[in-house]
Amino acid sequence: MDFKHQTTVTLAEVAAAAGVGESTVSRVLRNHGSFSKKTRDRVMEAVEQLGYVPNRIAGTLASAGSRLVAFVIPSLSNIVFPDVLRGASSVLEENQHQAVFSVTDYDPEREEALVAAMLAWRPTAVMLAGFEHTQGTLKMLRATGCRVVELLDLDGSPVDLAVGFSNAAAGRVSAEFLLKRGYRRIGYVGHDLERDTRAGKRFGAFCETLGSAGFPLADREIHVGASSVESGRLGLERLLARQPDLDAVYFSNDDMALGGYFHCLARGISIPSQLAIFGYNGLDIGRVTPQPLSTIRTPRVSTGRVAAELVVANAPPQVIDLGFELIEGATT
Amino acid sequence: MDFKHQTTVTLAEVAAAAGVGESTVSRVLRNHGSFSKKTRDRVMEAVEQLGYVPNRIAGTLASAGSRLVAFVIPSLSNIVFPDVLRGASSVLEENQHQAVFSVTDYDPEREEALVAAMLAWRPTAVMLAGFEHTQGTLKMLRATGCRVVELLDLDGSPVDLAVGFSNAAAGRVSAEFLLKRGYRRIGYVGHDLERDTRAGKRFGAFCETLGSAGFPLADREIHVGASSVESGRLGLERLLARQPDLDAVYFSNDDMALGGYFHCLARGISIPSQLAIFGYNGLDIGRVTPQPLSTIRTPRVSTGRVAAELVVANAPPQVIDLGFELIEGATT
DNA sequence: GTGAAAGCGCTAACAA
DNA sequence: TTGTTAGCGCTTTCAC
Repeated sequence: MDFKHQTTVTLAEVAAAAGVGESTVSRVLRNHGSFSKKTRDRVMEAVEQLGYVPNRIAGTLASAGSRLVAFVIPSLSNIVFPDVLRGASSVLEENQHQAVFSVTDYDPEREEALVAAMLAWRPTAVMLAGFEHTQGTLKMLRATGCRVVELLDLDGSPVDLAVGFSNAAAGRVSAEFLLKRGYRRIGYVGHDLERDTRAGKRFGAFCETLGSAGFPLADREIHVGASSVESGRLGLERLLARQPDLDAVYFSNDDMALGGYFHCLARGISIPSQLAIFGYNGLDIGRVTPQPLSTIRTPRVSTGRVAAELVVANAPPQVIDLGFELIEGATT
Repeated sequence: MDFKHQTTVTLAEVAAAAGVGESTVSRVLRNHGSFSKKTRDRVMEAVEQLGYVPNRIAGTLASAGSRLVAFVIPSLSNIVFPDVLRGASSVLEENQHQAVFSVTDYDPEREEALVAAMLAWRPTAVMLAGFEHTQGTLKMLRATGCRVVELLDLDGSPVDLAVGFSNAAAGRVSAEFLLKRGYRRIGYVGHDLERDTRAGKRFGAFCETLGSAGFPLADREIHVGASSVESGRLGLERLLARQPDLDAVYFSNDDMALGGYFHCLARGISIPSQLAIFGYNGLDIGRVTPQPLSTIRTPRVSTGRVAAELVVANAPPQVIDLGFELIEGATT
C-alpha cells in the first residue's frame, strides 16, 4: 500500500518537453559531448519545470561505474569506524560518490554475507577492516571487478589496496615505552581478542616485547564483549584484586583506559605513582582529563580519507602506512 | 586503467550453464514462484560454479524497489548519529536493505545537494535529522515517491514519518529539575546553536522555563563549532571567570558536560556542592565517571531501529515519540 | 550539434 | 513447472 504519489519523471519526458532527443538531454545533464547554449537552456528549463531527478540506477546499468563505495565494518560503537567513515565520506561526496555501509559485529561469517550483498550493487570499491576474512570472502573479493581496500591494519597480505598502520608495531612501541619508563609489573585489561583481531595483534606484540625484555606480562583481565569505559573500569578493579602490586596497566584502547582511570580516581589510587595507565587510539577526551592519558594516536580519519582518495583516483594496488604517534600524557 | 579483471557473469550465462531459461534462474534465486527441486539444484550448481553475483542495479531497474535506505545526517563526530545508524543498520540488514549515507556538516544547503544525490538512487526511504530543511529540500521530499523519516525531533511538522522525542521538552525538564533542586544562579555552556537546531530548541525551552520561574539564565558561553569535551572544559572555564558564583551549569550535551566535569576535577571545584553539572544524551561514559553525570538519556539507537522498522513495514505516516529519561546522577 | 536505436542485466507478465 | 519476451530509464555508438 502506497502512501505517496509516485512521481516518475523520466529523461524521455524531459526530452519531449524540451523538444529535443533523449541523448541530447543526457549530454546536457552530464555536461558531456556538445550541444548549443540554446539547447542547454531549453533542457534545463524542462528539468526545472518537471522536477526531474535523474535515475542513477538506470544510468549505472547503462554505463557501468556505480560510484557507490561499500563499507563493511565491524562496529559503529567503536569510535574508530565512525571516524574512518567520516574521513572517507567527505572525499567521496566531493567526488560524487556515495557511501554504503553495513556492520558485521566482528563476525567473519556475517562479513561474508554482507560483502556478497554489497557486491550485488557493483560498487566502485569495497572497504573492509583488516586482513582476517573467511575463504569465501577472499574468493569473492578476488573475483570481483571492484577495488578492495583493507583498512587499519598492515600486518597481513592485502587483496588489493591497504591503508593503515601496524598494530603489532603499536603494541611493541607501547611495551617499549612502559619498560623504558621503568615499569616492571605490567598487566593488561582488554576486550574480546578473538573478534577484534587488531587488538589481538597489539596485545600479542606487547606481550612478546615484555617477555623478550625479561619482564613478562604479570596478568591480564579480558572482558568478553565489546570494549567500553565501564568494562575498562570493572576490568581494572578485578585485575587489581588479583594483583595489587602492579605498577602499570596496558588497556586495549582509550575507552577501556578511561574506565581504568576513573576507577583510580574513585578509589584514590594515585596516577602514575601507584599505577600507570596506557591506552590506545588517542581520543580527544584523553587530552582533556585532569591528567592527559598516555596513549597511541592512530590516524583514523586520515585512513578513511586516504582510502577514499585512492579509490576515487583508481590508484594501482599498494600498501599505505600512515603510522601512529605515541602521546606521552601524565598517566605514565 | 584497470588493475583487476572484470568478471561479469550474468544471469543469462547461469541460465545457459544450467540449461534452463533466464526467468527460471531468477525465480530460483529470489525463491519466488515455482520450480522443481531438481531445477533448483541445477541452477544453484551453475551459480556456484560460475561464482555468479546477482546485479541489484539491474534487478532494481527491472522491478522497482531498490531496498536502499538513504541517511543524510549532520555529523559522524557527534555520537548521536553513529548510534542512530547502528540502530537502523541491524534492522535493515535483517531485512535485506542497505544503508547509504552522507554527511551535511549541519549545512542546510549541503543537505539539499546531498538529498538530491540520494534521490537519484531511488531509495526506499530518506532519513534526515529534524525538521529544519531548505525549501528546496522540502519540495524534493514532498515530490519524491520514497518514504521520508525525520529523526530525533518532534517539535515541528513532519513531511511523512517522524521518530524521536521533543528537544524542547528535554530542555524544560532539565530546567525544572535544576530549579527543584534549589539551584538559582544557572549558566549554560553550549556549542553552535544555529547549526544544531535541536540543541537550540533545548536551550530555548530551558531559558524560558528558568525565566518563568523568576530565575533567568545568569550567563552563557557558546563555543562556535562542534561540541567536544575540550570546548566544554574551556567553555566552563570562561563562564566561571565571568560568573564565579554560579551554582549550576547546563551543558548542550554530555561531551560538553564531561569537559566541564574535568575542569572541576582539575581545579578542585567540588561537585555538586560548589557547582552542579547537568548534561544531555546519557552517554555510557557518564555512568562510569567517579561521580555519575546527571543528564537526560535519549533513545538514539531505538530512534534508528524504529525508523528502520517503519520503513521496512511501509507503515502509514505517523509521529512516534520515544521519550527520554532524566538520570539523576551525582553531579547535581 | 543532434537524434535514432541498440543495449546494460534483470524482472514480470504471459504463454506453453 | 518452465521459457519467451517486453520493458525498466539511461548511456552510447553511429549517422546525419
